[in-house]
Amino acid sequence: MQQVANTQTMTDIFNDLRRIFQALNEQSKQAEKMTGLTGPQLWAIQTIARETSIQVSALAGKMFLHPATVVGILNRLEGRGLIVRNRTKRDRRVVEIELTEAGKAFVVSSPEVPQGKLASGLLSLSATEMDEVHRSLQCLVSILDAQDIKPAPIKAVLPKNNQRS
Amino acid sequence: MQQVANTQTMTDIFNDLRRIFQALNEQSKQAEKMTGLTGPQLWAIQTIARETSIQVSALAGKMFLHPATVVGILNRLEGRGLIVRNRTKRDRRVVEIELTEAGKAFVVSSPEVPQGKLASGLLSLSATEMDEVHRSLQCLVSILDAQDIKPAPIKAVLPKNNQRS
DNA sequence: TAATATTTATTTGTATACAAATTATTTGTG
DNA sequence: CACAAATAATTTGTATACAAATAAATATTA
Repeated sequence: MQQVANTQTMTDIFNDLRRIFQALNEQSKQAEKMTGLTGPQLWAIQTIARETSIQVSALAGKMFLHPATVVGILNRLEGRGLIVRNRTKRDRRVVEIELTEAGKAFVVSSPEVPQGKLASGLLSLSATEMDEVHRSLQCLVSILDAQDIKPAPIKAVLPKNNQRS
Repeated sequence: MQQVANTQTMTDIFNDLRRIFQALNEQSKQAEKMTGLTGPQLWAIQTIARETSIQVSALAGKMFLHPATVVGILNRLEGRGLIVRNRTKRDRRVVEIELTEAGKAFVVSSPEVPQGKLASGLLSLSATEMDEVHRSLQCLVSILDAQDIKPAPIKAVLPKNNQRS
């Protein structure tokens, strides 16, 4: 009984997370319509803005993203003239990223970027409710940060991909 | 003061959500290593398995995904011979999706798919803790489901994309 | 010093994910 | 019946996101 109840709640939790994920994705699209930049792009220039200068791997770290992902985002921001890349003389492997004047102006003109529905919804909660949400998410984060469990590989029989006609 | 505290908690919440999404994404990769299918692909065949037969738009609905996204996932599953598509005679616009024998065997051979770290972590929580998590996520979902707020467009000045060299 | 290993960023390839446009079909209206 | 509107799936184009391979530079070790 207990087991069944827990399993059901767990399924609900998975679905909740999916819904939240979809919704945040939508917000990114909405942000794009309003500002011309996607959520991750805005997040990136705001993170850069707080540092005056930062290297790619450090930026990836602050954004919890893979460097390869950040490179793509930087390409688009550079294409729009909002950032510049400079290889340092000290160590020619590292690339320092800086905002251009246009980039700085952009950050100022969309201050903190209204994160949309979620932000305003959260701010309307009482401090108690907000803390409960925070605590619950922290709980999930700590579960996910926990040591790898490495369940035994199941590896069902699976035909190779034949391509579609 | 209150405002500052709330804003800080809100930032924390955003970061928590990002961490959770990254971690779930990783789990999808891990699931792929174990079963040969990605998280969304597993999710899809399991959803199909519960219905014996389902059309594309209905599947998209159940998965909270855009039909275009589901088409891509179905192409890959079809390429592996796990599903088949059939246009119905009744209405030749609709496509019915079914599992092949291989697909059914696959679903059975990885029953419910161990969702990994998050699942086992959640199951180790007390019922009370788990309910708190559930309630909090529901709170976020209902915020995000709420009527569109449509904040005034900010539309900062933004140069066109010049392409990268 | 020469060979090896490591580090930093980028490229390549694959898989989501969505909007907008398209195709084929069906339904509704004049 | 014919033409318009609506519907279902797909295609096209763009943007994440990551792993694995690569390139270039630096550090380490023999």
